[in-house]
Amino acid sequence: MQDSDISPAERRRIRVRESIIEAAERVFASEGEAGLSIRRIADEIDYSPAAIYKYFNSKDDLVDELKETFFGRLLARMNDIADQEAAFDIRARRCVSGYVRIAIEKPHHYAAAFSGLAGTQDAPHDEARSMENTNKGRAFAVLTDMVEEGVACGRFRPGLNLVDAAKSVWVSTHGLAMMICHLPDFPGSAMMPAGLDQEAFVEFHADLVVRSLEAGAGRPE
Amino acid sequence: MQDSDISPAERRRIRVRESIIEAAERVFASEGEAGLSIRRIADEIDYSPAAIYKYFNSKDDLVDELKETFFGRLLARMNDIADQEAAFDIRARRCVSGYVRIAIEKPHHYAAAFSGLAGTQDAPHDEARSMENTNKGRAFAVLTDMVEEGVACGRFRPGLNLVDAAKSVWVSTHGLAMMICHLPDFPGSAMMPAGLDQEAFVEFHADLVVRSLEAGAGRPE
DNA sequence: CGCCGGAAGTGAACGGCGTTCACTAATTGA
DNA sequence: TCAATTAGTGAACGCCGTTCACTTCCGGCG
Repeated sequence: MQDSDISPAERRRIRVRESIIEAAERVFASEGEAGLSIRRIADEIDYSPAAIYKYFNSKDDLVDELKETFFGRLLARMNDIADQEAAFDIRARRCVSGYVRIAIEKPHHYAAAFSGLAGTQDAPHDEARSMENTNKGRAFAVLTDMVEEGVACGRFRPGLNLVDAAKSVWVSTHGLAMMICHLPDFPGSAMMPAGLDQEAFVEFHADLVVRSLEAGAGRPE
Repeated sequence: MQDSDISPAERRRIRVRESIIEAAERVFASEGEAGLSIRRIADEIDYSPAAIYKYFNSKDDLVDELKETFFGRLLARMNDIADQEAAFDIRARRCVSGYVRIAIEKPHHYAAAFSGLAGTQDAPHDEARSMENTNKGRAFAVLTDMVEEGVACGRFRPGLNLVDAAKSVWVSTHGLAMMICHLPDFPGSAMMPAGLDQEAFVEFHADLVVRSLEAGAGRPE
């Protein structure tokens, strides 16, 4: 029942492995992907750089694990919001603002998690794996469900393509998250100081995003 | 009147400088920021790596120049759209889709242009310079003007904060642009093949973004 | 014309990076 | 206890951005 079914050697191995990802996480959170190097991690845990390759095949593999953990946190947050007992509008807006808040908390993680290049299409982009087996995919599914509920309960326009609508919501939310991660470059810097202005704007944007799907008399179709 | 008021030496210098940024542009467009190295540029133009430092203080300076040129193109495109003679709704949507199209054409440029880290606040973020003196700032101003026009002509809800509304529009647009730059990671891959689905989705998203500002009976305030 | 000062251009080096590999030291199972 | 597997290492390779002493070239001036 307890973890006595694994050998002491295995337990040691797990401890070292965790110390590596902990050190990586620490450096990553404070200095971003740029400041993260194998040698730096090795320094941090008093091992040689080569030792790390006994636990990870490459730096990319290590970073991928950090990202997946991050998406796990994001998914948990999204599920929390979706499961809240509140009016649909409120939950919908919270999906946006809650998502963005994660990016505010860990900007380096968020920015890095979405910095995969578009050029190489080596991976055949396995649809099933992407949507069902990754935390990112599951987080997206929360959005899709939310849109579906909005249409079902009449708050959103009927006839909306659920997937496209969810994509659009995600894209708009992602844009704000990214913008906040890269703040210094943003024009119209009223929200620069990362204070109340920022929070107010997040709510404002969340409202607009939800609004874009709402049934309204303005343009019925 | 012609460029005879500059010495041949200066002309030579300009030619070499341009050959550097041309080579950089070439590499950058095809392989992205990751594939761009001083040594690679030097190879491309048959100079030594050290020579480049006679023309640029650092790689960052060089890349910044590429980015500013890119923002120049983006600004030109935005101005073109804003100056078109078409119904407001159409121009508004085209602002979004036209912006995104630039990211589709030069994804590496677009992604790199917005990859500044948020951590260091060494620059005091000079508001005036950011908004008036950079192509990025001017491109943003086009959006603000568009929102202003929408409110003035009654298509958009009255009382909208122009800057915040323009920010929200930009953020939503930026999100789509970024998403397309980083395509392989996007869940719900119906738009993966970069074909018609993508274009249709861009239009769909543009419509939603504009909709979010429209006056409608749904939620009057 | 010849000379000289400054600019253009270079090769070698520095420190840092990810990664590999032959090697040693430790642990474990028989 | 001994052999075999594993953990860990130091040195190296080939990249990277950047610097610097050095040569080579060219334009202006006497």
